[in-house]
Amino acid sequence: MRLMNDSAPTPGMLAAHLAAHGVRPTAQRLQVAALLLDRPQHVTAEQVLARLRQVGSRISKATVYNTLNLFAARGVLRQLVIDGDRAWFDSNVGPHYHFQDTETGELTDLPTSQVHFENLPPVPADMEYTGIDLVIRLRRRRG
Amino acid sequence: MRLMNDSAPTPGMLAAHLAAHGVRPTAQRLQVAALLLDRPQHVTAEQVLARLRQVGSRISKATVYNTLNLFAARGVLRQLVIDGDRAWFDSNVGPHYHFQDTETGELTDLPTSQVHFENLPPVPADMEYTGIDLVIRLRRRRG
DNA sequence: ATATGTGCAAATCCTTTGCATAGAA
DNA sequence: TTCTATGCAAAGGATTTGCACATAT
Repeated sequence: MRLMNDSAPTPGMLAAHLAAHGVRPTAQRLQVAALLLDRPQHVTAEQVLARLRQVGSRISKATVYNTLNLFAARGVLRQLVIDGDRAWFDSNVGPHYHFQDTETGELTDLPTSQVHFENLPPVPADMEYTGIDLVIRLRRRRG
Repeated sequence: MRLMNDSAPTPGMLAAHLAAHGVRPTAQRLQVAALLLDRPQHVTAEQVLARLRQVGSRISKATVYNTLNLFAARGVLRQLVIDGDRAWFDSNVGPHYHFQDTETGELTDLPTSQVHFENLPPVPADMEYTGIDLVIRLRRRRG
């Protein structure tokens, strides 16, 4: 399955993608998937609601939250903790890190290939990694 | 100024420390400073309120928030974004990263000396770093 | 005096929840 | 039918705010 590579995914491709993650492809879920899975992007629940309403959807705020949380739980999206204000969802679920412009809040992907960790301490024998979150915060230079 | 090294800081040391950061040492601020600056620790506003009340303080919730935010803005504390649920404040303001036990929420410091970044992409000419936040999430191995 | 800090309650913002209706298996 | 999803409004929880009173300069 290759999404986000060529042209916009077809409804059939999206439905198959959701099904592959154990998510029933309802009309609203397909709307959210179509919005987010055609390219890597970072969105908030409010943005998803606004953009779908803008293109004629009658999806509710509760369903947006339900859907984003379900997608994140099933690996269709990745939930990010960037600031304490609101949750961000990333349609790029592959391993990568983030730059954040601290003035605008804007997020940019940072490929893992551009970071190497060395000397990482060993994890205790009874523990295991569940994720590594790296956020490099930047701002426009004062001048 | 060396806090958090030997025995508990004296009120005079704490007042000087706050003053050095441009913070007027009021009674409530000294209570918060005394609680947090004697050792490196990670706390929430609710925890600060509860612990101070427990030792007889009549500090209010609003003042706890005001104080923690002021301390973070002036560099007396560092605010952490660990989960979307609540803000964490770290009395270790030196450069370091964090482990998080995803099941208990517990945070542990990870010295920067134990991590080396390589290949970090150059920052655009008109931008500058404001911080690097690294959270390595762990959980007890299923067994 | 004048500016700053504190405490209380109310307000705010994001997110979740309860429940009735609608839709799918 | 029986289970699951949706939508609305209300509830929930963390944080901020307005304002009167207290404290410091």
